[in-house]
Formats: sequence, structure tokens, C-alpha cells
Amino acid sequence: MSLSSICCGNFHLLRNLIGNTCNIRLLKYHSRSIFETLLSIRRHQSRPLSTTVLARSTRKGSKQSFSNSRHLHVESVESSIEVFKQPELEQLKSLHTYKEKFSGVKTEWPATILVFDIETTGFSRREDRIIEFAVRDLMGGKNSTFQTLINPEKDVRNTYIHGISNSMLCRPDVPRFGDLIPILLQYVWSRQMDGKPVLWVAHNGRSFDVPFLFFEFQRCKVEMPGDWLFVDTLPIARQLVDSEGSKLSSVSLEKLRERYKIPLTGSAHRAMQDVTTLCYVLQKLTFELKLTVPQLLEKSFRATDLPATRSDK
DNA sequence: GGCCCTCTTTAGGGCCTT
Repeated sequence: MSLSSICCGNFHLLRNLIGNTCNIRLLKYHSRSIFETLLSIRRHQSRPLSTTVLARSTRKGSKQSFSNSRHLHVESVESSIEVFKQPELEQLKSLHTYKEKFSGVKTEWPATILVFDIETTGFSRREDRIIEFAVRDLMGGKNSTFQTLINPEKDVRNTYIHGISNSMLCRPDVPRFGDLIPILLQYVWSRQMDGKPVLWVAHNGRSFDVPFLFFEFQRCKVEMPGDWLFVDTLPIARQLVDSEGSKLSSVSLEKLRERYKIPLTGSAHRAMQDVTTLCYVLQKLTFELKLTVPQLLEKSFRATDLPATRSDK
């Protein structure tokens, strides 16, 4: 079972659903179809968010209770109709039909595959903080994406990298990471299949994204679910060779995007844009290297397996 | 900081992430 083949319809959807992102919108499930959503106009709204989540713990019978009641900024950015031309709209209609027809394939996946990316205030997992989180479920469909800015409660000094400034984050309606955890857990459980793990995918995740995420959970004194597995596309990409059989000099996400001729549809170094790029790269990468989902699972690791997450580091 | 490569392993430089 290759990732590119089972995702065929969904990757096409990805290309067309780039604007179908949501910030904490997952708490409100829409009854609208994908097609109807695509026709929605761009809009921004702010509404009170109050949620209590019972978190499943890795320890049997143990549950953690989270309670949040904050007025959070909810930004819903959906694709405008003028973005799509008629042939693309017709294609979307057919893809929607395709997805409904083959929705049963979801039960055959060995794991929920979530591609994610973070933006941070710097490279130090101990001194810096996550300021943006974005994730996309490869299964696609309604609420398949999730993204939010995060108040790091410290100055952002690398705005020139991602364009995220203090004024965008230091607001009472932007959640802190502790506020986000129960919402994130709820999102993941809404996507997770019974008895199957969640496979998080990130580029350079082993050294960067996963330790960052782990330490944010640790700071908030919340245990990361034991059935969360991670896979890093960087060492996988290092297996690629050029036309002369030599290894690539660079396997950055940007170079991989260029290699596979993936169009840049937004600002690089924004979390959801990089997630979208990585979704395409993952498809191309697994196809080129003939990697299956079970093989990806074999390459996975837990956050606690990493040397970076040991207490003495 | 972790990983990979090589002019290497008793080391050092470069890539990759923000």
C-alpha cells in the first residue's frame, strides 16, 4: 500500500483546499460539504471559546481534566471563489464524489497521518517558544486542517523569518500553549481511528519540531499521548539521488519543493504553507523511494525515544 | 542539537529546523 496511491484523491484535494484552513474551528463541526466550503468568502470572526476536555492518558484508567474558558480569536480563512476557475471547480465536484465513494478506505489505514509544522521564536527548545502550529490530516475532508498562532509570553525577535510579530501574538485572544493543548488533543482524537496510532510527520522533526513540541507539553505538565508516533522526512530525503546517482547536496524543504516542482502558493516559513508543501513532498518522496505506510511506521519513533528529550540534555 | 560525510572514528565541517 503506497502512500501516494491511497492518497491520490486527497492530494488533489490538498492542492485545491490550500485556503481551507481553520484556527480552532474544529470545535464547531460544519454540516457544509467541501464544495460548499470552497465557495465561501474569506471571513474573520471572533467568538468566545469554552471547552472542557477529558484527556486520555497512556496510563490505563487515568484521565487528565482540562478546563479552558477564554475568549480566543478565531480566524477562519477560506478560499474565495475567484481563486478557482470553472474546470477546477468541476474537478473538485468529481473529487468530492470520489472521496465519498471511497471514504471507507479510511478504515484500512494503519495510522492517522498528520503532517505538521511549527514556527518558533528561535532554535533553542529550552529558551524559545512555539508561536504557530499547523497540521493537516492526509485523509482530508472536513476539518482536516488545524492552525493557530500561539502567544509565547516572550518577545519575538525573528519576525523577519516568518512575519509573525509581537503585536500579532501578545493579545488576550491568542491562546498560550497551555490553552491550546486540550483543543489540540480534541482535534487529534477527532481524526484518530480506534485502536490505531497517530503518525506525525515533520521535516527535520527529529531534531527540531518533535523536541519543541515535547518540551511545550512538559512545560504545561501534560503527558504526550503514548500512541503518538513521529516520522522525520529529512533522513528519508537523504536517500534521494540525482540523475548521476549522487546524493543531493541539499534536502531542505525548499530544495525538495524545487526538485518536485511544487508551486509556492503562500509565504514560506508560515506553518500551514510549509505543511502543504510537505504534504506534496511526502507524496513525491514516498513514490520515488517506493515507501509504503507500514514502512513509514517502521521508521517512526516516540518523542521520549529522542536523546534531546532526556532530562540531562 | 542531531545527523551525515569525509580530507574520519583521539575530528571537524556542513546541513537542517526558526
